[in-house]
Amino acid sequence: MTRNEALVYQLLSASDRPLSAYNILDALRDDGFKAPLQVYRALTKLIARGAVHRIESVNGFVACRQHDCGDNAVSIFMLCERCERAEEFTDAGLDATLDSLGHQRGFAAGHKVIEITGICAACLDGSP
Amino acid sequence: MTRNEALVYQLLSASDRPLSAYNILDALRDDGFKAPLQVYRALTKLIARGAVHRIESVNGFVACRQHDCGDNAVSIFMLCERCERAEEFTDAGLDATLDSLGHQRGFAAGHKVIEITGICAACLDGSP
DNA sequence: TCGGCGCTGTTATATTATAACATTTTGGCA
DNA sequence: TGCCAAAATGTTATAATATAACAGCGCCGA
Repeated sequence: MTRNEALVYQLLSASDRPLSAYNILDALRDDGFKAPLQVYRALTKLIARGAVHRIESVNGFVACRQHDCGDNAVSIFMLCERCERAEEFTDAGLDATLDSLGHQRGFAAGHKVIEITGICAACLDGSP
Repeated sequence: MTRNEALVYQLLSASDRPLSAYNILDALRDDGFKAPLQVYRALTKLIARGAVHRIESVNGFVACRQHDCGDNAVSIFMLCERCERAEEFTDAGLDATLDSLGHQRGFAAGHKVIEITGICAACLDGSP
């Protein structure tokens, strides 16, 4: 892992919510980051390796919390609208279901995006 | 449905693939569209009504092909990387599964995004 | 040594989306 | 009909997200 990738990865790992590329850029200015490409290039490689996931719904990025994401089923994200935290988990059955739905239609499934927005348990608890 | 909404909706209905907001703007210049907001405002209302869906993976928009999307389960999109067409369908079981996964974690699910990229049947057939 | 390849830096620009405010249209209702 | 209020529209400007293009650096193997 190169220096830039390590910096981006550490930052995402330390964050409890998705960060945008420009959030990352701002956070890493003290480490010498000056241009968006430095962030995007690191993200591209980290994502290819499965160390980071892109959250399409919020144009943000999170460090993978699964141990061996590449070998596992699709990642499912629950995104809290209130606290903005993202919770990642996998479900092999769901992954298989999607593959099957695709197969029924002759569709060769590649990357899958599953994102659910709503209110997380902690925010439901604390709400009036 | 207002004039602008109708124009956007007709355009999307006539397209066999997702269009970006700026694709739509360009296509509707002859109809008097001049600024992105005209497109985004129409899209916002059409989406709220369930007549149009946003495809997060490609920052694009499609007309809903289901008859009564609002009453139905989550929409699942299969996006062909080769021909760029989007196929929409629903699966009540999958919707229930996601609600259940959320419920297990105390998460109140709202909007769900399910998008699968890959190669569609037509493109697989025609490939060498 | 040197030659290539991957990583980096930098500037510029493309793409996607919204803010702010003025104006016009629409639809209910006295 | 005439008027108001709400909704819709138009317009300019700008914010947020993402990529192109090209130059330079550094490491490592032949």
